[in-house]
Amino acid sequence: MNGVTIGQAAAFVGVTVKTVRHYHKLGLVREPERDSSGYRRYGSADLLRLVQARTLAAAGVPLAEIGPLLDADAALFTAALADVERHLTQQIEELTARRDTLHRLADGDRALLPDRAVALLERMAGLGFAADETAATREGWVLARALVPEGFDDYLTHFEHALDDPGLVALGRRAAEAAAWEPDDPRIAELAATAAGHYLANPALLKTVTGLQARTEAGTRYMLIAHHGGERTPAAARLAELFEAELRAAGIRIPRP
Amino acid sequence: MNGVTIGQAAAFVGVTVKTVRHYHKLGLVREPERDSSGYRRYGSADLLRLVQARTLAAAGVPLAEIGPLLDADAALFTAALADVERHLTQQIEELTARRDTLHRLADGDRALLPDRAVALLERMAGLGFAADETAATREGWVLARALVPEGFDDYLTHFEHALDDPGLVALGRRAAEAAAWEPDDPRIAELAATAAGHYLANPALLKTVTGLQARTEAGTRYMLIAHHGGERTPAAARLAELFEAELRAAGIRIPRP
DNA sequence: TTGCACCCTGACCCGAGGTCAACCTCAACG
DNA sequence: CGTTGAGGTTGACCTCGGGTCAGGGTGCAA
Repeated sequence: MNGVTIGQAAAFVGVTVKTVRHYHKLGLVREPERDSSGYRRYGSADLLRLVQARTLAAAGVPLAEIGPLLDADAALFTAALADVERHLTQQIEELTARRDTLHRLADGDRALLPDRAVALLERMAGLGFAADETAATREGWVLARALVPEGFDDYLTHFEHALDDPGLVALGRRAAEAAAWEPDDPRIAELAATAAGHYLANPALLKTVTGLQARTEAGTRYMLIAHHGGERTPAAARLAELFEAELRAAGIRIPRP
Repeated sequence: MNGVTIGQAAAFVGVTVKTVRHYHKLGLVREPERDSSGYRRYGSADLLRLVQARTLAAAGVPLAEIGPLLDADAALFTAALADVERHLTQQIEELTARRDTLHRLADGDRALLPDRAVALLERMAGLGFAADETAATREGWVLARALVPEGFDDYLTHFEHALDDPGLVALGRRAAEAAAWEPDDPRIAELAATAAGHYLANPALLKTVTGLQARTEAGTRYMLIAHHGGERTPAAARLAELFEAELRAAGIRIPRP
């Protein structure tokens, strides 16, 4: 009749009855003697073992390792404790990092793109590009980074230079407007020619087009990035098509859909 | 032919292919279109969704909640984010606390008893009690705390006062010696009478006997605590029996085994 | 003696994936 | 042109740390 019941033992160490029985089944904690009615009776040594096991389990040690650990000699045990502690510290850091990521997720989709890219998008918005245009650009970048992560930084650098060119910025804004035109508007061909001329006159600029391409074996990937939005207007599609045709005519290698 | 394969998508968000498919099965992320060969093809919108889902999942949000959460409107979403963040912070605190308790594990006493109780045991040792006596006391305390946690602090307070009484301390030490006597040694009855007299003369002292008892409906619990060690010597058993009989004769209610 | 809380065993369920099998497809190489 | 290797497809079962349910036995107070 000496010893506490499983419910009291469980309450003492702060777990459920089922958990204690689970530990017995796994051999992690020895089963105590039973009383005349078959109830388990826990003595102080059993409680000690339970507390030790529970503390390790709560710290994330796999249950299968806890038994051997508690049976090991003191030197081995303290070494393992230090190990567990390092693990915990690392976990804390990870959680903290996640919390910060969530923070960023709350004020925009910064989580998807590096800060540098986000800054560029903000600069675009400041330069007069419409919100849906920068949004489309952002989506494209997300894809680009997924496909060619190793070339993305270079691409951003080229893009930064491009934003330094006021003529190009004006062209970009006009292209954004063009999306709303009729597909057969003659101004589209005109705009495509002007843009192609500007690009061809400025070889560094061409790298925003060819830079990523060089990294991908197959041109299909470029197509994906350039044409990522199937929801583009017909006018925008035609503008892109004409623009690419002009570049191709000038000897720039651009894959076809 | 536009879109990335599942492997690329998985690599981008930092999970395995299987995990992405798992998310599809749970309806957490919509399945993208298939290409002519049956491969899933992920576009930028799919990747965006995947990253969002992954970020929430990594923060510990149950997968079943993530879908609705991402479909909810912005206000609801940011509220949920704040909630998740609070949860994370709490988790970090918990982990930190666990790391601290790990330190106490190396020493069994500290794991099972509050610092105050451990200090009292050390004081007992300093007062000349034998090691096995303090060990037995410790075991009794562990059980007592498991059985009657809400009365344990009061009990410790009474015990502290008891240690301030030099006469009582001397009696305790003598009782410890008595365990080695023959069970029919006449000094045992004498000692029991002296001890009972000391207790009865000092009502506050009686609380170390009756204090815990008041908290338990059934006297059996007291018995458990007082007689927890079945391994006591016959002499010690007889001393306890006579001592209890004296108190009972004086009108103190003490349960029988 | 009737409740009620607690104990017993055993079997199945859960989340968040991992593993294995059997087969299909793509890209590159000789 | 065939082969090879990597990566895609489904489906079924495994894992860990327990939770839940079913069907029954105990202990104690009213």
